[in-house]
Amino acid sequence: MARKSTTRDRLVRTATELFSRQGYGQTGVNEIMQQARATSGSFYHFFPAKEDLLLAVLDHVGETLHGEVLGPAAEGTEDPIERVFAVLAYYRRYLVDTNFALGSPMGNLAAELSESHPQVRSKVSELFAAWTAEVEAFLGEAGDRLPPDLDNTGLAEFVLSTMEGAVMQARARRSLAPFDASVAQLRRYFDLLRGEDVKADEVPASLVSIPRKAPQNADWRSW
Amino acid sequence: MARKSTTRDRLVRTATELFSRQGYGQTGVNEIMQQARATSGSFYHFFPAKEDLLLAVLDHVGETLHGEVLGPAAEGTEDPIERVFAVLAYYRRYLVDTNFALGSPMGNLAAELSESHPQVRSKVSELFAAWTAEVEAFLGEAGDRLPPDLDNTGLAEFVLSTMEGAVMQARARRSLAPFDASVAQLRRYFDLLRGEDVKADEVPASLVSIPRKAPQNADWRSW
DNA sequence: GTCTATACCCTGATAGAC
DNA sequence: GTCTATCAGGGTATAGAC
Repeated sequence: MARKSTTRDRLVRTATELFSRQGYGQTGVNEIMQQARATSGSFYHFFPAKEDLLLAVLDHVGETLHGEVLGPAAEGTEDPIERVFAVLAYYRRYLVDTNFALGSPMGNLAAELSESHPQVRSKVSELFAAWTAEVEAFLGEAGDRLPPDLDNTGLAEFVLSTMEGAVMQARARRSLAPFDASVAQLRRYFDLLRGEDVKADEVPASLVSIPRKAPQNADWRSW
Repeated sequence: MARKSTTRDRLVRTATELFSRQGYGQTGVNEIMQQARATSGSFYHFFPAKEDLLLAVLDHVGETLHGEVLGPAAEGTEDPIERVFAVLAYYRRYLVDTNFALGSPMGNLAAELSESHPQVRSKVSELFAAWTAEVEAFLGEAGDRLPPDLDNTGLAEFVLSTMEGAVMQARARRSLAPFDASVAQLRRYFDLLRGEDVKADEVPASLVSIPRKAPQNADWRSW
């Protein structure tokens, strides 16, 4: 496999960011070229049309998903259940690092293009399936720490719903509060599934609830 | 308050649908006018620019939210906790009725325009706040059936995350499975919070898990 | 309030030299 | 592979009669 052109890469990365920030339809080819320091000649040398760049972006997102999100979560965290929360922590950091300017690449493109671009819908569908499959694997590794009747596929889809919805709320509200609250509730659900929920009168209140306004650099492990 | 023009209304309703289907940037003024059977003269009589129609759409969504979603859920369902699931059932029906072609109006516009249109972000933020406030009120009415240490605001935000993420997945996958799975998990969470979870060996398996492929017209009360 | 006709700009895309 | 120059078309928005 030949080494990838740097210009092509810059175009794909730039487009990924711009699409996540302001959507596909609102992002002009000119804007992409400018920010990627490429000219029209280069652009159309690599991509016959804007839509082809879009498909390349989706491929790039797919690679990033495993390479930078799910893979590192698996390798960096031993406990399989904690891996789920490490994945969520990635998106939390993403929100903070981008100052809420970017949404989930999968989610944004899914919302905008699912109906009008069948190929995009299909690829996003696969991305969602890959995401949930990896999370489902984490859940499987948890073995008997979770109830035997639990639908691991469904729980993984629930985790994805939580993530996408939480990122969306955080972005619109420009606050981590709804994100942290969503993850805290999901944490409590996992605790209850494992029969390990703490009751309010057994421990200090400070340990059972997440403060409504967590500092932006708060350690996510407080979840 | 003067009676609203029918043409203006048609424009707003049509735009709401088109924006939810294919996004704001991908929807042309021409397309809106055609589908609403209005001409350029009418359009610009009511709205100085496309963006003003967008703001009107957001207002309309806000009215619909209470008038057609949260209000009916409150009036049509006695049990406050069931009201939460009645709200989710509304979105399920919405997905089915539109054959997955439309996403959540709030969510779609939030994802696409949060960064580029501050006014839109602000309005969507208020819509999210109104949505969660009403759901939070349902939770408050549940009284001591939920744990006293529970963060009702956070749980309401969690429910919204679930809804938005589940709608997004269902649309991209063109399947109710991820939506139903998400709601089933949320249901189980509520059951556990109330200390009423059923164990797999106490009841027939058919009652504790949702079939992966529920028929599209399945009664949502099976949740 | 609604109609037709039209201005005008910006967009995606092309051509052809280097 | 990259550059500059340029096009054709669709997009938003306007003018002015009715």
